[in-house]
Amino acid sequence: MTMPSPVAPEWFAHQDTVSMARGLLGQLLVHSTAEGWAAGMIVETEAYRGPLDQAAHSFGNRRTRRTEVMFGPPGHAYLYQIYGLYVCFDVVSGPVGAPEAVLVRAVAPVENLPLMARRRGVWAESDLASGPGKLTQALGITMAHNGLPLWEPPLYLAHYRDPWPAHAIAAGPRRNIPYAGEAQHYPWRFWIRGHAAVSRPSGPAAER
DNA sequence: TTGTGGATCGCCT
DNA sequence: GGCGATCCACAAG
Repeated sequence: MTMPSPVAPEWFAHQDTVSMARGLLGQLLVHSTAEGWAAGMIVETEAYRGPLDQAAHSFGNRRTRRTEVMFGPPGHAYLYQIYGLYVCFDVVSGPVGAPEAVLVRAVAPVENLPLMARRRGVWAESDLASGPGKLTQALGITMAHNGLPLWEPPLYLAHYRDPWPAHAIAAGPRRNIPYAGEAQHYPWRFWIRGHAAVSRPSGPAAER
């Protein structure tokens, strides 16, 4: 497989955050480094809607060094570190001034599985990138990528397959946001129904 | 300047 | 299912 072409910059601008969260399912996330290029198909996302969303880092338009890129134009990478150990990857959405983003929670390995396995230190395909901290590690994405545009190398999105039929996409509450009040119940987590690469937290009734 | 806690993961029982 | 790792961003003062 040769490296796929990136999406056009306009793709990010013509949809709201929830639409983008759905639209990212089935797209390829590609990262090229000196070690080679690797890619995964996005199978799970979560929408975070800034000002009105208590779960979002930018809730109430909170503008800090960390949230700054979310206030900029859509289609850029928002990266943050969590628990001092892991990095999470978001796609900035919404127009300039609207601090919204989509968290990519899981990808299915598509290209260069050996490289992904080496970075992760595990070899089971279903464990390579089935979580937000796992996929950044598998693809070699770091805090240094914060703010980069996602329509050109080294880190970009590419169309991979046609949009999924509605019945193939499931929606439900987002993971691990107990502090978010009412917002913890909003059905803004989306995933490809039954896909093996969707994250599997240990909680009860972990729906996949 | 300091204290607090997190959009997670993997190992332990 | 429970818990520790590990550190940066944030807010308080």
